[in-house]
Amino acid sequence: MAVRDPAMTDVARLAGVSHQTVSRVLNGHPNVREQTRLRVQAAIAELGYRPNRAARALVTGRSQVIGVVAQNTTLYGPASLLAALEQTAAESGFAVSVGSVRDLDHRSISAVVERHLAHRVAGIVVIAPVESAGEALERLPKDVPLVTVDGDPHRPMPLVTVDQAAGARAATQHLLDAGHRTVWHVSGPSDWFDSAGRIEGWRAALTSAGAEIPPLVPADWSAAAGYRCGQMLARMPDVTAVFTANDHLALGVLRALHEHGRRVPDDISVVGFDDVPEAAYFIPPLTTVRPDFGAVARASLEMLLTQIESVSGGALRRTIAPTLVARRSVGPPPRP
Amino acid sequence: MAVRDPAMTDVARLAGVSHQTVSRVLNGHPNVREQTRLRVQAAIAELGYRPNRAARALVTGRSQVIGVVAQNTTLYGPASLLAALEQTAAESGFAVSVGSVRDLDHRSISAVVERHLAHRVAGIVVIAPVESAGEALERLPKDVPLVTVDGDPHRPMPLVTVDQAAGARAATQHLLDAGHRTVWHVSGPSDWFDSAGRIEGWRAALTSAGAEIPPLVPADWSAAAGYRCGQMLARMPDVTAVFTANDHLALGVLRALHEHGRRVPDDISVVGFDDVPEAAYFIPPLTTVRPDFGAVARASLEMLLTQIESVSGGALRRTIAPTLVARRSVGPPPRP
DNA sequence: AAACCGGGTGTGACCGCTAACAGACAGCGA
DNA sequence: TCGCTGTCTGTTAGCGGTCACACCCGGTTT
Repeated sequence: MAVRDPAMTDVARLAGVSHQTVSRVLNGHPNVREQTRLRVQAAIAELGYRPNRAARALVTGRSQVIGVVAQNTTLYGPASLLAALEQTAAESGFAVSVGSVRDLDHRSISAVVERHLAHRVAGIVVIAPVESAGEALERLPKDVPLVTVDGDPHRPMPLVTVDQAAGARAATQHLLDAGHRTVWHVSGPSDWFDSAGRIEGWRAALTSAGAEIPPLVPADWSAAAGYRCGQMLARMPDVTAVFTANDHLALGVLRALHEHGRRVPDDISVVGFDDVPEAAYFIPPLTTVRPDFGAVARASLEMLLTQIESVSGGALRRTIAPTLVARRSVGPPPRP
Repeated sequence: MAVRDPAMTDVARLAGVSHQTVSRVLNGHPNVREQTRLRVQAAIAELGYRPNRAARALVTGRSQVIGVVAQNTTLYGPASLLAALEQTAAESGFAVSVGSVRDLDHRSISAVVERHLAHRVAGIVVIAPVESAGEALERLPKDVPLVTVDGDPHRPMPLVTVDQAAGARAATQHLLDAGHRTVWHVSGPSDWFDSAGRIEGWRAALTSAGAEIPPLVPADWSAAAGYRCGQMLARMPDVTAVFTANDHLALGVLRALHEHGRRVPDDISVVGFDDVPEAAYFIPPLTTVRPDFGAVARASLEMLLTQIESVSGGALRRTIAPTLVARRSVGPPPRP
């Protein structure tokens, strides 16, 4: 029943010009007389004409869509990144199509990438925080613009990443500066590059301060794991400073410490990573490291767009420095 | 330099059939000889052929993409919903294109919807939790399948929504059952339907229990607001039970109570809403109401697909009941 | 005066696919 | 034997844009 949407020829007929002229007006082509342009624009408005992106994508071979591959988009980090990407892309006239994967293995990633390629997306952003994702990407067709975020620093692909090591160094140093003799680290899953970078930064800070390096406390990203690790740490009287790989872990640690009667920051200091909006309302307010997701999104898109627009590549790597946010969960170590 | 992607005709030539037969194989059309089908599939595999969705979208007039309009996708609720939608859509062979808006006013929403329409999306899901969103939707072209989520219950549009009132009733009743004489409520922003529904449920539960209705404590969705409200509530000795409109508010309230030396649940009981993953690790673990985002996503998509596939509409309204998750933040009122 | 230029516009082909129709060929009842 | 079915396949015409090109025309240049 619905009448066919107006097409370019309809606009052209109404304006008394050819469809090509309409196209020129639409694309801001210079050689159109002002008067003609106005006539065409009036016709467009009158008909409520809306250019068909599918047709455009067909003839140009590329749509104005950017495909994103992500996992676990309910976590604060990925969700923020996704939102920032969408925002930034929209400003450049691109739409964003998300493809979530349950696991970051070769099969899942390829499947989603295939889906994006079938839509002839202009470019793809892969949030690839684990090893297995990297492998999947190497086998991909090489003619589609691609940027990885939080991916493998040792792989020769365009990469934008938060400087995890720098953030971790800052966190650890902050604790050392407060007077602690050493700092324990509750880390994220071992196969994530984020984890690896944070561990590396933590070790580096301790090493360069000549501090003893305590054993790593491995966990995942959840508050539940933080709670378990916290229960252990709470029983160790010589632990006075803990740096957790993210804020959720810190939350779990805080609760465990609280239940064991160890006060924060009087007995133990805690620093997190991510600066989730709630971190300021933990008990006590959490000192943490804030990555700039907006900057990551902007850098990714910029890299993608240079790839899309030209053959010559710009920078292949961009690192975004995070900042430390000091709150009340850090204090000097207890006097013995 | 990149060689043109193989098209249907290339596959056809290699398989020694017409492009139309290739199309038939791709679309699972019945009348194709088994042997031919195999030949075509072999050719597809050999060339690495990938059907061009843009071309398909052009000729059919609809792409296999669903447009989503959302605001503030970094919040836990919207992010979960988005992820669930993506997941569900993928299972039906649809991609999801997100369009975030900063504000849910007429202009912003229309702009994003226009963008989706230009792409000829098959349908649109609008997460429209505030009044101003509803107005924008009424002026939209009526021939595009549309579903609103968490929208205005009084507007005659296809709507899927969490049963906010039921959740709030359950939370309030749970506190009353624990022996509290009445329950205070820290509410979300007044222009959100979610807030309104939760307030309504809270009032209803108190009314039907014959309990006194304390003044509403208005806030927004943030932990910061929860903290401010909590500081006030902590100073009122007769407050023994608080129901907050979401878990972040609860977090803020918990901290304020803690700082004022009021123990939870011994002195005051608290119930939240959303069941964010961290709620189990608040101090103390938070009793809360869990909406089923997966169910919301499934219902939305189902409604959208029936609209897409046929003219006759199915149900115009679906309400998803949330469940109460009991944890340690609720106990009996203190003995006077 | 002929040749040249460049701004403004129209013409036709084509992008890769689907829909509608047409044809070939086998089986089968009349 | 002649239709008449039904299965399988090919042919053709678009969908709504962009691109390459041709055209017209007034103003310079040679």
